[in-house]
Amino acid sequence: MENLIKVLKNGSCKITPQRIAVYNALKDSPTHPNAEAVYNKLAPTYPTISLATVYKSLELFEELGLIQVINVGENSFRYDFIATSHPHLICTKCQKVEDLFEDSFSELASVVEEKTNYKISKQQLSFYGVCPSCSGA
Amino acid sequence: MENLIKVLKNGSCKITPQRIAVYNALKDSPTHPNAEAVYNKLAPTYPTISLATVYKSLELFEELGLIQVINVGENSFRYDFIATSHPHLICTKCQKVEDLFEDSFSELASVVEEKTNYKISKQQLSFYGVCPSCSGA
DNA sequence: GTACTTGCAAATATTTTGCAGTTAC
DNA sequence: GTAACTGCAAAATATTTGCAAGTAC
Repeated sequence: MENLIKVLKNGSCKITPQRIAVYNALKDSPTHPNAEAVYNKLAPTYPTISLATVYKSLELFEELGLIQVINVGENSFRYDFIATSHPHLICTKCQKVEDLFEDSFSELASVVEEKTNYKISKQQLSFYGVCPSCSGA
Repeated sequence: MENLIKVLKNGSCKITPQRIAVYNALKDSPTHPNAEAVYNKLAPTYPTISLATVYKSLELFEELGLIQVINVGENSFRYDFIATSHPHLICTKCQKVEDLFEDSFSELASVVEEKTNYKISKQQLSFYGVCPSCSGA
């Protein structure tokens, strides 16, 4: 059974075509779209879907732990399909947002906990710079 | 000579009471206020100052490298007086945003550069959790 | 005096909300 | 059948912009 279906059932949430569509749109988008981009991607296939529904679905998915909301300093939020917390790379020229997989960063939270007595539940690491293709051009 | 004055002169920008006020408001706020909070703080003393001016001043200060814009996932930006990039701690209960000074994090950028071929110019690290006073209560 | 800056108001952008109608179960 | 969900429109919130009046130099 698909992960989304399982998690929705678990949370006593209805399985609707809209939610499946939003979920798949995110899954197929390596670009970490914002809500409007998701909406635009779906609009041709689902002419009656509304932006509000996209927002509501994304909010639900975050509560269920299916996706991660990231904010890289634009004035809109981006949504990331991968639920595990990982750093992001933002190109300051072409604005693309990439994932960064670097194991050594996962231990940062415990360093912070030790130092501050906070109970850390989530972290967001963003690195801003110029990507190889932009710096090459 | 005060730092603000020096930097403004350097950038051929006028030294105005409003800019000085915004700068000092930030300097005196360990809470990393957002634009509206800065405005509210100034309003009693400067009844005619406008929110637009606060925004314009903050934008200018960022361009001049005097302050840092941070975004911890709210839908407003916060502004940080300290220009050097450092991690932030956000309490998910009381919403306060603290600075974290931890030297070992400064080398992260070079790790990322090596791994990705990005030329990193800025980083934002945010750790979310429950602060000691909230978890104690 | 002039170029920069301010402050107002309007515009823009993003996200949230209320509610009537619809749908999954 | 009922509670949950959708879609529309309006509201709320945050930020930007245009421009006339004001101010630093």
